[in-house]
Amino acid sequence: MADVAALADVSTATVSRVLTNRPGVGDATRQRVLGAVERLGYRPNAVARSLRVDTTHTLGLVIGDIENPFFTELARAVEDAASAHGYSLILGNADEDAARQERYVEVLLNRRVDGLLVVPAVAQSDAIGLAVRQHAPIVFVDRELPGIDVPVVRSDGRAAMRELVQHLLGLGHRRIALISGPEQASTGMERLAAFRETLGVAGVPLPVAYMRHGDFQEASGETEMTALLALAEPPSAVIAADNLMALGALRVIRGHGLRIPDDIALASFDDSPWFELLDPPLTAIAQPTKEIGALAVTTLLELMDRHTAPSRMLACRLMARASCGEQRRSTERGK
Amino acid sequence: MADVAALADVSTATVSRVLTNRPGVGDATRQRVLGAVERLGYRPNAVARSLRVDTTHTLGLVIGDIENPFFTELARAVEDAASAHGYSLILGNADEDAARQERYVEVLLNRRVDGLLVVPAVAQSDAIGLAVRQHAPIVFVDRELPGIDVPVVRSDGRAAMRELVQHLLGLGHRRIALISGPEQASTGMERLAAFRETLGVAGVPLPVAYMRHGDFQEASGETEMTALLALAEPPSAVIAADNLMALGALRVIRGHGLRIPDDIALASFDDSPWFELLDPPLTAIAQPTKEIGALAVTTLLELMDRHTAPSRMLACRLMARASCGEQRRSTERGK
DNA sequence: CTCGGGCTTGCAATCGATTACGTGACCCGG
DNA sequence: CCGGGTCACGTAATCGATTGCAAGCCCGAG
Repeated sequence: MADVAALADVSTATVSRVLTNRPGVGDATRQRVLGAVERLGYRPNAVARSLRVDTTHTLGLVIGDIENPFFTELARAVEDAASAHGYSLILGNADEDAARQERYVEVLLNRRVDGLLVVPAVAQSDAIGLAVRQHAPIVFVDRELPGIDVPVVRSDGRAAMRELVQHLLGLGHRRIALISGPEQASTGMERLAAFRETLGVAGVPLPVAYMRHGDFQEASGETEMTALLALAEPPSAVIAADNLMALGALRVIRGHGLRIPDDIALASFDDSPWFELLDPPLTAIAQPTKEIGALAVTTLLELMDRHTAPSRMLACRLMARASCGEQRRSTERGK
Repeated sequence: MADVAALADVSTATVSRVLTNRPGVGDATRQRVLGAVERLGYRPNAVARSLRVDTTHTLGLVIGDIENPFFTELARAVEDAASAHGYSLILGNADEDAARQERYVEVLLNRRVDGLLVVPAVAQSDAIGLAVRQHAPIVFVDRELPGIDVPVVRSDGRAAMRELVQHLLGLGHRRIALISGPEQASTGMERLAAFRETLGVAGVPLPVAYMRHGDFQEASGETEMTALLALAEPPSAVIAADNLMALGALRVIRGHGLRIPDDIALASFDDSPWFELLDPPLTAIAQPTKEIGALAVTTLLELMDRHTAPSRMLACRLMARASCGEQRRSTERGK
C-alpha cells in the first residue's frame, strides 16, 4: 500500500479512502491512485483490514458429515446465500465426531468468523457452550443441542414422520419398522418419537425389535436391515431416517432377492434426484434443504445484526411414490 | 492478550511464547499463564497472528459447480486432506460462471490463503493469470487452462474414454453418440477427442449429429438426449460426459418408455453409489475422486514449500455393468 | 569475590490496513 | 479584506499478535 501511495504521490490514508470508496478525495487524485494500483498489481490485504475493522466478512459452517448428500446440498445452499450477501464461507466437516467438531468450532472462532452455522454432531459441546456465553453469533441448523439457547433452523421432522406413517398405514401396512438415527442426534430422536406416537394413536403394535438405531451412515443401514429381515416376523415396511441408511437398506433388500414393495416396502427421509429413477421409485420425505440453508444464513445475519433472532421450522413434503405399494401417480417432476 | 498478561503478571511476549509452545518460559510462569487463559476464556486472534506471521493456514478451493456430485466429493476429499495437514478450507462455488470465478479468486487471494486450488470453469482468466505472475501458489484440479503453466492434478480422461468406447464396440455397438461438455472445458474437449479418435481407429462412422455439446448440467442431458432420439437413425449407445447429464439422459429415456440396454445403451463418466442400484445398473467410468483431492492438496503444499511441483495424472476405472448390454459380472462392490 | 554463561523475561518494532483529527487551500459573503 | 466554512489530504494512533534484542538473575568455576 505504501508503494501505491508513493507512486501516486499521496499518503496511504488517501489510498485507503480511494479503495474503500470513501468521499473526500479529488477526482484527479482518485484516478492517479487507481492507476498506481493497476500498474503495481496491488492486492489489498484483507487480513490487515480485518484486524483493524474487526470483521472478516466470513461465515463458518460445521456440518456433521460431508459425505451425506443432505449436508452437501445444505452446504451448497449456505454457500450460495453467504456469497449473495457478500460473505465467504469456511467449511468444516466434523464427520459426526465430537473432537473434530470441537476443534473446528475453536478454529473458526479463532479465525474470527463473523458468524457460525453448526449442525451439532454430538449431544454435548463445551466449545459451543463457551462460545455462546461469550456471545458469539451461532445458529444451529437441522439439529439442536439441549440446554443451549441459540436460534435453530430446521424442518419439521415430527409432522413429516407422522404423515409418512399415516401414508403407510393407509396402504395397509401394519408391521412397520424404523431405522432411526443415533440417540444423540435431536433429529433422530424426534423422528423416532413421532414414529412411536403415530403408531400408538393408530393402535398398531410396535415390537421393540422394529425400532433400530443406525448412525446415519450407509453401513448401518445394511446392518439394521439385515437384522430386521432375520426376525421371525419381519416388517412389511421399513422407514430409514436418512438417505444413506436407505441406500444401505436397499442394497440388502436387493441382495436378498426381495421385491419392493411386494415383499417389503421401503421409504426414506431425505429425497434424492435418483430416487424416482429406481424401480420402483422410492417414496421419501423431501426436506426443503435449499430453504433451510438460505434461511439459516439470513437468521445468522439477523443474529449478528440485532443480537437476537427467532428459531424457524420449515415443512417437509412427502413424495409418495411406488415403493410402499399401490402405485400412485407421483406429483413431482424434477424441478 | 493484554488481560491474560496482566492477570498472570507477565508480559504479552511471554503469553505469546506460552501459547505457541516456544521454549524459554519457566514452568511456574507457564502454568500461571495457562491458568489465566483458562479463567478469562481467552481466544487467540488468528487474524492478528496471520498479519504478523504472514501465513493463514488456509487453503482456497474454487470449484465449477457445487451441485455436481463429482465436485462435492472432490470438495470433501480436499477438505479432509487440508484438515489432516492442519489447514482450513474456504470454499468457492463458481457455478460455471466466469465472473463468479474471477471474483472468488480475487477474494481468496486478498484473504491471503496460503494456496489456491482451482477447477477452472472458463477458458480465460485474467485473475488467475495475474496471480500466477505474482507467484501465488495455485494448482489446477480436474481441468486446465491453456497458456497458464501451473501444476494440474486430474484423471486420465483420454484413456478412460478409449476404454469405454472399446467396451461398447466389443458389445457390438456401432452407432455410438457422445453428450460432451462445453468447448471451453479442457476435460470436455479431451473426452471428445478420445471419443472421435477411438472410433476413427476402429473404422466406425461417426455422424456429426452424434457429437453433442452439453454444459455438464442435468437439463442439457435431457435436451441433447431428446435431440439424439429424434434423429432418423438414433444411436444404439450414448455416453454422457458427466453424471448430471447422464441423469438427464436417463430421465428422457425413461420418459420415452425405452428399455435399457435393448432399445438404447447408456454409459456415463463419473460413477455414483446409486448407479448399481438402477435397473439395469449403469455402466460408468469411475474417477479416483478421493485420490485426486488428496493429491491436489499435497501437490499444492509441495508447491508452497518448494515453489515447484509436478502435474499428476491418475487412472480411471471402468465399471462395466449391464446398461450397455451383455450382463457382465461387475467386479466392484461398495467403495 | 568476580566474571561469564545460560535461562527467563520484558521492551518495542513490526505486519498492513483504517480512521479520528488536524491543517492548509480556497471560496464566498459581508 | 477578513472570518468562517468546505474540501482535500496528511499525520499518527490503533487493531492483536510475534520476535529480535537486551536486561536481569542465578549459579558455578576460577
